[in-house]
Amino acid sequence: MIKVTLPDNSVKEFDSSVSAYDVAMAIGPGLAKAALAAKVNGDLCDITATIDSDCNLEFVTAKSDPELSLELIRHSCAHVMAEAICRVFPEAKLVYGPTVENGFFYDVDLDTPITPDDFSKIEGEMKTIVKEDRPFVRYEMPFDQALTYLENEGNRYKVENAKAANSDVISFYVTGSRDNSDFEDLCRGPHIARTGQIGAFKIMSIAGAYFRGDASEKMLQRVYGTAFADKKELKQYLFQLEEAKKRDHRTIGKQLDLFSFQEEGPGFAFYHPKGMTIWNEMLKYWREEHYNDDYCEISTPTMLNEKLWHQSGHWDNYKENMYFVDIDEERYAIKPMNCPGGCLVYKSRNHSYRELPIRMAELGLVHRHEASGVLHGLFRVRRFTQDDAHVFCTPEQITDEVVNVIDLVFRIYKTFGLSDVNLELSTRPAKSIGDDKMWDLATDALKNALERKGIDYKLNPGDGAFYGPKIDFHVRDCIGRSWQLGTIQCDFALPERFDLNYVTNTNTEQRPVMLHRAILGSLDRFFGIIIEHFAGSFPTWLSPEQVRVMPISEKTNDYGQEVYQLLKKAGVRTTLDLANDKINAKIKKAYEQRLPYMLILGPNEAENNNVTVRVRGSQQQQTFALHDFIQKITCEIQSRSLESTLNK
RNA sequence: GCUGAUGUAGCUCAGCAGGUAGAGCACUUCCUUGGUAAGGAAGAGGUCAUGGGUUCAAGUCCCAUCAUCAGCUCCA
Repeated sequence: MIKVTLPDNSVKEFDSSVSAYDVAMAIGPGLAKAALAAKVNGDLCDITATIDSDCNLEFVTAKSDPELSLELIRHSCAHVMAEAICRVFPEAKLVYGPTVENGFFYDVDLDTPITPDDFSKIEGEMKTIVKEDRPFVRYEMPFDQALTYLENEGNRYKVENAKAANSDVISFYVTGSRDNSDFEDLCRGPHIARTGQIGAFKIMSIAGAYFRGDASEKMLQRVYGTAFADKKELKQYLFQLEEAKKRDHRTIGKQLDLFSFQEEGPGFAFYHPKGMTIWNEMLKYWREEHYNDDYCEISTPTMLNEKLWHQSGHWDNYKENMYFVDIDEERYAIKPMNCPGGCLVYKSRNHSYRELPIRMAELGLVHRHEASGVLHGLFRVRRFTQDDAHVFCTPEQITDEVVNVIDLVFRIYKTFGLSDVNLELSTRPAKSIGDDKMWDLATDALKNALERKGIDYKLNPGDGAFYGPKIDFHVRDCIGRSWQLGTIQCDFALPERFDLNYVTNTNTEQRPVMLHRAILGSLDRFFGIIIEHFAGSFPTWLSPEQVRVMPISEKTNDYGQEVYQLLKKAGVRTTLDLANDKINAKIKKAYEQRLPYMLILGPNEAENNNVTVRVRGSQQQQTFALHDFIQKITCEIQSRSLESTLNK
């Protein structure tokens, strides 16, 4: 909770997740004429906003809060861009121009498409506007008057925006002066004081977007831009974008020959030998962890009679995304989820309360017909493997089971170097099945598990699935992007639909609770994520090639063979580079393939039974006795270390 | 699915005023036997995404389809 003390000593409270911008917005318009200095939590002044007579936040004080100042620069820059677009395309109708994470956009309704060739023209106009250093001036109108004003303008989007503002007074911002008929826009503000305070900007891209995100509405043109306090920061941001591009798993997947996509199967990944090596290492580890946690593993068919999907409810809710095949007068569905198969396995015989909980894991291959426009490398595909598991247990066992899964999740993520994990608990939505008692019981069980683990979590009221509450795991990678990976979901629907039972100690039949859980989610997507997380430089245990043996000339090829065979025998994935290349070229190639270890072998090494090692990421080299090296690297692989342990 | 852009050798890309296709890397062969980020030479490799159309002539212009990319919408 953040307490902001206003000059009249009244206190306003804000949620601690509120941004400085939100605080400024909340206290600003009501005190339009007064210069305002807000104290936060008594003495703390890190959020200090001064608001001038135009309700603009003073730039001087905003400097003490870079986040706030950046927001204002970007929002103001959106106005400048809108004006520039109108100069280049006078028939353009403005819609809406907010800030977003790394910049801002403005939606415009315009029949001629804006192309990247137009960017420089628009940027040129923007430059002029910034140079003119015009002030942002606020004026207000009563709602009714504003509505008429906007209707006369003939821009229905602005009319609807004003209605959506739901306020008695509508504010406008003029870039300059009303007397000069300068550019103005419906806007709640605030802005920086003058256009000249925009340090550096760039138009980034153009894309389509529906008005209000509604696919039945007209498609508008969305022009993305970004702005910074100075040119240096803009340059740095553009550099970071380039770096992120280099990590793109689609690019690295091609460079390292891990996987491919073919025209014959849009959304269906082809895994190449090196990709499969990583895949199999991932699964080997995954199975070890699940064995330790007393899971059993099952496998259920990819295709099952359509009737099953009517019973499970998928046909009603999910058929648009399912593939079907007709065989012998019968219609089969390719499974989009594994749960019904799991239910059939459970139901194949009677169960006693003594068996519960039953933890049934399945690396299930599912197919979903995703819309063509959403496909994205391994992140969004039409065929993928889920690391699914279904836990059948009594209501009393939910908490223990959830605690168990949470521990497993954290253990597995950590092994992949993912330790920044956030949890979210989603509760009963408006449309749902099951009675209140079950919902309360399950939701409390999930909460108890989180509390027992002492984990902070975010609550998403009403965001659960219609069949039960859930916990989601969000993971941040090494460049700060967040991914939803794991999930634990209570399900009241399927046990009912499939009439699942167990026999109690009083010899009566009872419905088990079914927990769905996934840890990595889609293995395909997880593969993509770790490619980007490691930027292709996988830890040794995951690397498709762990060591490359590189003799300096043909004279040491024999020794190279010997070293290669010994490493292979020790279970190390090794390749031998006997190409007619100089050592420089061999090093370059191994570097490009992100080899964790290069062994450089010449007459010196051959004579002493040594290896000279270059570790990835370093240009230093070290010489080890061959057997020492083999011992060290096998240790590193077995411990699944994230870093090289050669010197430990 | 929608809007826009793109599609030329295995990869990265050039060619564009319409006149029957080019580079670097990779690949093959030969020379070179070289100690830390590309040694040299020669060679092979393309119905320019697919299908129509305009034209004496289309990789180049037009239309459709497919795929990819960006964004939107979607992701019980």
